Amino acid sequence: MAAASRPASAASSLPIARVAIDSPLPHLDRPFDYLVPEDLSDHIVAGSRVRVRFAGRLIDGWVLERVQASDHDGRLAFLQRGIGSEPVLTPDTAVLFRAVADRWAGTFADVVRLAVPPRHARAETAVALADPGSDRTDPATGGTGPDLAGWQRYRAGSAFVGQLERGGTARAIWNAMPSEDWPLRLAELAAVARRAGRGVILVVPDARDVARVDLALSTVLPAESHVTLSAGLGPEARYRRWLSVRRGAARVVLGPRSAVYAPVTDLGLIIVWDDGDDLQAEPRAPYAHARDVAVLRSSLAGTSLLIGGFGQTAESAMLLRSGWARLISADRFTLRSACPRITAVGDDFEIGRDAAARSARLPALSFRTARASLEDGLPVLVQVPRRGYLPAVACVKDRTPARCATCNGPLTLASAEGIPTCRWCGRTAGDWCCPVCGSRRLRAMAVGSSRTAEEIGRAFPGVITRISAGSRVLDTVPPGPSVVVATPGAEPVVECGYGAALLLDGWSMLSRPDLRVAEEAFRRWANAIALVGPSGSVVINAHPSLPSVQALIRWDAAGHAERELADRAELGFPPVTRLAAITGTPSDVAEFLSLVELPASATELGSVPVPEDRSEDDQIRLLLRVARGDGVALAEALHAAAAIRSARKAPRPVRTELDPMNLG
DNA sequence: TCAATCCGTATC
DNA sequence: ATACGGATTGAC
Repeated sequence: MAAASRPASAASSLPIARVAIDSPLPHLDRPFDYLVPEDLSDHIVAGSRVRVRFAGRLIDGWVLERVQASDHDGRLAFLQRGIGSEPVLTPDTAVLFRAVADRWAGTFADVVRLAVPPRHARAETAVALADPGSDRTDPATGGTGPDLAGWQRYRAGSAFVGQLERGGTARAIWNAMPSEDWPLRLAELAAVARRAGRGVILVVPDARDVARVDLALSTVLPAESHVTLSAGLGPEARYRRWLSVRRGAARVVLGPRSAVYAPVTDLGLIIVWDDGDDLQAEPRAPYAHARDVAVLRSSLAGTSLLIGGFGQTAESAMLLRSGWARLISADRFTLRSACPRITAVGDDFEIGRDAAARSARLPALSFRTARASLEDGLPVLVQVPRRGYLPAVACVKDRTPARCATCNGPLTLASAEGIPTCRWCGRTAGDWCCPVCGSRRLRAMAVGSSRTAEEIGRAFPGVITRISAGSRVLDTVPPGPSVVVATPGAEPVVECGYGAALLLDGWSMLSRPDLRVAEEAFRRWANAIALVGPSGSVVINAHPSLPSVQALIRWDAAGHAERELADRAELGFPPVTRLAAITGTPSDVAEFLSLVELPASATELGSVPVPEDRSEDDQIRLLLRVARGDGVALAEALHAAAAIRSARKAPRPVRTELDPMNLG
């Protein structure tokens, strides 16, 4: 791909390339027409990366299409050169990226940056071109199919699989049963879609889940036919794998949230596992949630979609309520055979007479349950919401939270005899005294994973105790009697399941200042319970009358999510409405707001200061609400306002998020 | 009346 | 960034 030295003439056929510019400026987020030099014509196709002269400087761009004529009035410039030989956009993904940019009030370039890994020239020449006929010889498309008995245990499970087998379109929310081998179930769906000749995307929250599903895929698909895309690979491997997808060599793609954008050939099925995990929310502009992108892509491309998990989000409930998706769940009878016994004990629990149980702050039932499991030779999972030793301490007299004198961060204790240390800046505060009453003594307001492990170790002397939390997460633990203390999301998997799980400090799980607390508590509890075998027992340390606890005991994720959805409707929050959060300095936000032509249904919900630890200067966050149907108009108006500001060269862009995960 | 200069805007 | 057009200014 040599640079054109002063192009003599434009290509004789389709001489115009419509180019999207790689610029973050919203007012430049539209196509610009360039003449294609005759000698580059063969290499410049829709989807090609190109370099163009734009406003006097060279800039990267992507060719959206080749056309015969331009409607631009002025003189057209020639394309400077092509970059590499690879069309990185497909007709499918180009439409998707534009739709995502539009829906979340972002720019096309921002979405491409998330979706297309940086080019690596060596990888580009190394990856073999896929044989276009390879699909027919792919072993995945022949032979006997996977055993699908696992899906027959679910209502509507067989119907969903059958639809995939026929190459049809089906959309479902899947409430998995406890101890379900979900990686295998998802791999089976991928295999079915492959047998129907279609490509598949599987999106999971994190690297551990990628590893588990990867293993399951290997049991049902030939090795070369699936590929994992994760950021931890390094630039060359990352680009090479992505290219093997782009070129059609790999038709099943597995990865964390950005895998939802993968350029899979003849995509037929998108799977999103555990959409309630915050890792599914993209922290980079335009802040689109992987589940929502999957829904959008499924609509645009007419593919099947499965959103699965042990919990269920209000967003999924909304897809069910509108009839867009069907529920796949087990009936009461099937559930009974899969569910461990789940009991809740609230604050008024019977304190154990046993001194060991008392010192481990375990209710008598929890203690007995754990002991029974250990006696059966099975491991016990202990879920603790917080990591560390004593992650929150306060004045022993008036319970004023202990804070750092320098940065106002929360103080923690790393051991029983330790000095209070700031969680934010790491400074020690040996001379702390209560700002209200002057007392120098601290009490624990929350007990973390390592202190819990210490206490449990005392309660069960001689039993191996392991901790999985923070930066030291265990993927698996060996079967056999042991106690595993883990924070939510860090629970290790154990072959054949845990014999028991103790879910401690439920009050802490339900007292976080977050719109989604109940949904998140249910999800965290359910994910832990799912690791317990059918004959095991679970004790939740939360009041049994709480709706989330009730739903959990019934293993009724859909009912819980419906209730959440009703609450959101009452409060006027997404997904029932559409919300925008505008973040910036107070004057920037005010200026921005004055430029937005809001839809008629728009309401200002007021603004809150952004917490100091999350931004440099003083910023505020303004919330706007519109009716769900005005979501498109709102995004358009926000994009237009951002365009005006960027055209005026406003020094600091304001940040706009649609339907943000966290409101606080 | 015309050239020099300034400002805002578009950038193909 | 840079180029362009329209408006503004100032000197003849």
